[in-house]
Parts: sequence; structure tokens; C-alpha cells
Amino acid sequence: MPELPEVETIRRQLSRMLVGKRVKDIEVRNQRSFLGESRKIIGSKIIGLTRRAKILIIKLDNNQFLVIHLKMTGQLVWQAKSQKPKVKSNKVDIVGGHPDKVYNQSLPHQYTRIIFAFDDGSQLYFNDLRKFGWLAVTNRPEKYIEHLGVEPLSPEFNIGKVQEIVAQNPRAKIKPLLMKQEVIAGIGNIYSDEILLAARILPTRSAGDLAPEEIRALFVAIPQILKKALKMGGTSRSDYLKPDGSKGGFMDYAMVYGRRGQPCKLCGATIKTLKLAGRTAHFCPVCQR
DNA sequence: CAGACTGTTTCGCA
DNA sequence: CTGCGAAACAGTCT
Repeated sequence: MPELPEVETIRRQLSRMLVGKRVKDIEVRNQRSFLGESRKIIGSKIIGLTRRAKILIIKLDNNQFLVIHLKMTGQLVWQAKSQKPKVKSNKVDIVGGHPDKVYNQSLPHQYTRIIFAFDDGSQLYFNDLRKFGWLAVTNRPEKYIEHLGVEPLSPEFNIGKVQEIVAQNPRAKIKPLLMKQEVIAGIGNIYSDEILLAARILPTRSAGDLAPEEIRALFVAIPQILKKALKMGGTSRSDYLKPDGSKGGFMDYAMVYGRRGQPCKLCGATIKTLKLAGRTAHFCPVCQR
């Protein structure tokens, strides 16, 4: 699924496409993908999009909100009036997981769970192969985000905050800690691996064992990696697409993620993996200590 | 062919 | 506290 850079990319693109449009109709093709009552936003106008962690929040003009979590395989693909479907493959190498081809077909398709129609004839498709993602209509979007930790690209994310996080979780392994949404919001498996390489820290290290200079390296690496990914439009491994149907470009820049057995781009040593908290951690045994 | 894997999150249990 | 496994689900990889 999209992590913070992917969701932020989607937010920026969708803002341009959706703000000012009125919701004309909503087709719920999979009931479990939709929470709340869709009729509460039919006829309402979209006035803004915000993001918290990996959650997208669309504000409407009647004090209702559409809250979206794409989870593992969710996509939001927008299509202008009477245009041909824009989902198309490009020359990104697929490393594994889900191939393009299940999603590379005209819309809607068998994985299209929700379809929004707007007053200008454009449409927004929510596709989700594994059905883990969801959309919710609510007048209290806070309840979906109040448990989340600091936003890593906000001013509140400073060196003191990182020191505090480490001090409060001394026994936690650093990779699972980075992915803990109630601690730092928005980092998932890909970027935790990339951040730890940039900071030269092994994923198995305990937070409490980090030297002050390593804590500083982490503080620098977190926004640095996330901003770089944002600049590339996010990472497309297989499922993730930007709302215009194109792919993110970060995968080509990944230093460790998805590169098991390949040479480290920094030192040439072979990239290794191990399982940590149920997730695969990729790391360079030479660069990271 | 079976079992292991996959970008997430939450919950129960050890 | 910490961490693991399982559960939502569907498809590919080994």
C-alpha cells in the first residue's frame, strides 16, 4: 500500500481534480469497502483534501468528510469525462507481488469496489484487490486519526521529539518502532528500510542502544527519505498508482528495499533480509551497524 | 501442488 | 512492555 509519500502524492493530485466538484452519485460495488451512509455526501461539494499519516480526508461543504485508507492494495484513479481509461503500464520493472496485469485493464473492472460520479461527468474509481482498504463517510474524522503519532514532515518533528521517542521506547527494535503509527505516523515497510540504510543503523538495533549521533542521523534521514520519495511521486512496486494512472518513480532509487541478493549501491556488499515483527527487513550488513 | 510471500492495521495472547 | 501470529483477502512466487 501507499505509505506517506504515496498518500501525499495522491492528495496533491486529487486536490486539483476534485476541489469544487459536486458528488452526483456513488456506486458501492463492495459493501464492506464502504463505512457509513453514502447518501450523506451525494449532492455535496468537495472543498478540500488533507492527509494524516497514510489517511486521506476529503472535506465536503455539508460538514461531512470522506475518510480513506488504501491499506495494502487500494488505488484511487480519476478519469475525466468520456476519456479512455488512463491505467497503462510503463517501463517499471516488477520485482514481485502483484503484477500490473490484474489492474491494467479498462475501468471499472473486477477489483473496482467504489465508483464516484461528479457533476462535470468525471469519475473516481476505488480499486482494491485484497479488500483491506476502506472509505468512510463521517462528521467526526478525528476518530480515525486521534491515535496517531507525530507527522514526520511537520514542524513538530524535531530532534527533541526523536530523543523523546527513543527514551520512551528503549527496548523496542528500531525498525518496528519506526513503523508504529501511534509513535511516528506514515512510515511503512519500504521507507523504514530506506531510512535505516540512510542512517546506517541495523533494523534489529534497540532504540535505547542508539548513540546520540545515531539518533541525530535518524532524525535527519526520516524527512530526507520521505521528501525524496515525495519528489519522485512515491514508490510503485506493483499496485500503487497516482490518481492520473501513472506510476511513482521511487522504486528505481530504492537502496535496499526489494534488493535482496543484489549489491549494495554504496559499498557493493550483498543486501540481506530478515524477518522482524512479521515483516521483511532489507539491510546492508556492511553499511549498517 | 503446497506453502510462502506481499505496500497495513488491529487484536489477543505469551 | 515487547513481540508474535492471526485475521481481513487475493494473487504470485518458489
